Amino acid sequence: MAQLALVKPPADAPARGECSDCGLITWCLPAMLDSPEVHQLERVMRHRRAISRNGSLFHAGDALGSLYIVHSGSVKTTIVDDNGREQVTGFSLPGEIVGIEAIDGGKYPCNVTALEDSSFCGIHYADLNRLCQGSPPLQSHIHRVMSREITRDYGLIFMLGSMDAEERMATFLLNLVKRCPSSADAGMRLRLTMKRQDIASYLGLRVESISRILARFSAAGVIEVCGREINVTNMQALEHVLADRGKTASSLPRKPAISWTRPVIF
Amino acid sequence: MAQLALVKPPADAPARGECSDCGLITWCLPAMLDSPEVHQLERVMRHRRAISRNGSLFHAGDALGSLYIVHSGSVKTTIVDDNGREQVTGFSLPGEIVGIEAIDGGKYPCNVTALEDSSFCGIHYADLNRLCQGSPPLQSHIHRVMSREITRDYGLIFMLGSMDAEERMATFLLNLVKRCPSSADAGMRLRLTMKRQDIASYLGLRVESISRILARFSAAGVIEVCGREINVTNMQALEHVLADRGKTASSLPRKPAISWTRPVIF
DNA sequence: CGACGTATTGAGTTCATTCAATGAAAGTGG
DNA sequence: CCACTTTCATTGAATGAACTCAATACGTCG
Repeated sequence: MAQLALVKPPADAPARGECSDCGLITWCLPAMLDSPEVHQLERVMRHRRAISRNGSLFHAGDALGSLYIVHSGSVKTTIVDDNGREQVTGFSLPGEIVGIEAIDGGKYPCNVTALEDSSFCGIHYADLNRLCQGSPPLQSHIHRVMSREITRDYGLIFMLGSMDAEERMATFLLNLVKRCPSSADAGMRLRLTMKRQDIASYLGLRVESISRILARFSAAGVIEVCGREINVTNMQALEHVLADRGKTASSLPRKPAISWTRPVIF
Repeated sequence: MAQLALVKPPADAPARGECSDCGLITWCLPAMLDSPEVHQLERVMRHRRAISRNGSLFHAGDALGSLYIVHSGSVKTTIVDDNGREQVTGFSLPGEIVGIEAIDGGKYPCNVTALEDSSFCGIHYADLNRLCQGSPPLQSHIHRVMSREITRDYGLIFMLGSMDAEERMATFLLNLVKRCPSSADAGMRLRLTMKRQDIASYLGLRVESISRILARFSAAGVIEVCGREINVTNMQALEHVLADRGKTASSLPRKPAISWTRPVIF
């Protein structure tokens, strides 16, 4: 589970399915390149899965089999309560792990659904656990991956507990840009793979609010919106949405699209 | 980090500070009783810390030294953003671990503050890591502890993202009762160690809302409130606050304390 | 006791929601 | 390929849940 979904996979499918051929290796195993563990992992991490759009990698309640690394595409993670209410807890991109929440309890506590046609590297948890025994660096890596997920969750908790709607959207977009490989491209152009409803759920808001806030940002010249394509034209203004709130009240104009066609400072 | 704070520590301080003498051992090391690892842990987990009320176990940004298990008392975990806004992310009770969020990055990302005079068992992360090498069950245990924290966070995310104020409070109280050792006692009496402001932050609400909701619940005969003492007199009504919302709108009366002096069904 | 931090309560406001209607886009099947 | 249906997205007007501001009570500790 990683922070936010987006755009192009950083690399194409590996030639033979070997980890060492895969462009994602720096993500999956950053600390262990060239180490023998990588080759051991390759043996164990043999199985690949492809899931088409709206398909499910696993459902909440399924027995924990494998942890998965997103190889291409993107997914959303959702949890459902007893009453059937659903909540998106995150979006995952190539190189990021899903399934680690299942280690305690032996069951996946969440659903993982493909937002587009996607593929995954699977590794049986039991195998991974065994591999960890002999490999301190691999074990540390696992610890760090899990710990990073906890840290990520804290960020989300902070957002949901302390931020208003515009701040949440700004956070979402900024995170998106930061994680987007193509953010180096001129223009910070994003192609969202999830629908508005998913964003709404993730941000703890309603679909209508998402539309309204995007429209407001757009009117203020901070972004350009065209369906699921979003072009961030003024990063600093987005950052200021966050920075200003802690103290000041002010914000982007709510009803009228007056003023603010360009931010004052920049 | 565990779910909710509360009341009596399950057991008193161990005689000599040995893990095997500690009443919390079934919490800390459930799968490993009688195993040699426990004795190894005792050697490593030598250091104890006592923190008085409002004192800090560690601050956000401090270098990761030790993971801590709450031995007695209770703490809150908070995160602070760049603007200084603070958010309570959880309350931890005896037997529960704090600090695991720090493994990735090597710095504690959060503050841990004692809600009352408290004591802790500390274990150096480096030592723990080394110990894990030789001990598959211990390693699995660590994985599970971290994974459990992730699952807990998901619950909080769900609450903040999908529930209204009354539901959040009901969730909070129910969780409290469930985790409270004295819940076996007649009456489900809770003695909260945190202040209203902490609850408010944790639930993503304002202090005033906390007061109002408690008053509402109290007027409805669901709980009795006396400062930080709360007596849950009708568990099922609390559960229904959660169950009913998914579909139906209705709730406890907002302004007037009319009707509902006893719940209809029970 | 007075003084400070904490908790409750009331009145008015606001932000996000609900409800409803329209538009755009994407599947489906003849 | 085009009508058809369905899903998804936007926008407006009205409602409401939680907020802000402010005043009062409670409690604890000098």
